[in-house]
Amino acid sequence: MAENSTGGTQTLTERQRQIAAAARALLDAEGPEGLTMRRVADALGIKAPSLYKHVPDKTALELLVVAGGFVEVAEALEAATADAAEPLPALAKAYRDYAVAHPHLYRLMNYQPLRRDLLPPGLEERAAMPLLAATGHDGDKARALWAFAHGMVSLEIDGRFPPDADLPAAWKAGLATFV
Amino acid sequence: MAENSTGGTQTLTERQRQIAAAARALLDAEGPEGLTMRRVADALGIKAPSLYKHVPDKTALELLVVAGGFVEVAEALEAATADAAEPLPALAKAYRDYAVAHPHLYRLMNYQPLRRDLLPPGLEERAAMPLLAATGHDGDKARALWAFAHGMVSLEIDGRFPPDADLPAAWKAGLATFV
DNA sequence: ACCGTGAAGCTAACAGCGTTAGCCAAGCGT
DNA sequence: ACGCTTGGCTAACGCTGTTAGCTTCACGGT
Repeated sequence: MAENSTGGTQTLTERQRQIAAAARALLDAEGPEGLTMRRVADALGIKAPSLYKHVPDKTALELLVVAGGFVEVAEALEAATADAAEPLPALAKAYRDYAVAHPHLYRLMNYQPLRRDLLPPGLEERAAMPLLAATGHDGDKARALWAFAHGMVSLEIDGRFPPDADLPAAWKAGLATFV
Repeated sequence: MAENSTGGTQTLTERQRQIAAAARALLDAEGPEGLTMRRVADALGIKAPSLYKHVPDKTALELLVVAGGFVEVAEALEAATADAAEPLPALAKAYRDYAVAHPHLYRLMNYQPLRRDLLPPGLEERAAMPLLAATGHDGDKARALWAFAHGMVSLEIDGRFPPDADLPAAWKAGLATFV
């Protein structure tokens, strides 16, 4: 079978896909506390040490989930902006919708340094394309837009805004610079 | 002695201050992996179970550190904007300087939902004052500015921007909307 | 001066986590 | 038929946060 790698240029084995799916389901349902090796193994009907025949360690397992998330985000942003008359608000909405629907995955993907060495190349670049397109391919504006969107969704999913905060108005205020 | 609380309206005991300082030093020096109950106790010359006479659990211990960080951030933002001809860029620089100098603390403070029930009241409000002042007390703009700054520093300290990214230009592009 | 109480330390232990070592069975290729 | 590879297993390890119960010391009250 394929070398015991995860997410590199090699394709995943069927078991690795099953592991990623089980891990993803636990993360979505229960957050990081639910994502343990024993829980993932239970979901697959095997014991935790058996996972190590398919992934080198827990970090690699998490990165299987992260890689899937990057693909999903890129697809969501691409779909949102494909035919949009105003791609910027459509992109912002799609970005927020994804994070709000998958807060635990969003945190796993975006709240730590990224092990690029253990992820397929091109994931970040693909996810960045819609932001570049929405800002007229201005790299500085695209990065600023990314930072703003990341900040808005992080603070929202972490419940950091006051309860009475008018988020649509804050989004509008912040996006004004990018129109 | 004071009730066995942490960070509530009661003042901290001397031992709790020592625990917070030891925890903070370990976090700054070694990141979250260095911040264990055994390591904190070692730094104080006692055993880990002894800590539970002073803090109810590890979360409470971490919140001692978080509370201290909020005070420091507020002080840094206040100092930066007190006499500034242009408070907005001064505020942004102070915010970034703090996060870049204390990335592990910044993550502990800002990368998760906040246990407000276990923190002294007013910490967030005080830290928000300079942002309100810098945006002409426009709540929507202040929140958007906060999101942008949080996004910029998070992506920077997590090494998420491409290595060749012009961060000053991205800061400038993003702040344009708030001038 | 003595006694009781409270505080703060200790040891031993527990439960759960990620991970390793070594064994076994099944399937496949020669 | 045999050897090798794969993928499961059990037992165990080390580390983590935390609890239970014991001991010692200091302080206050009588």
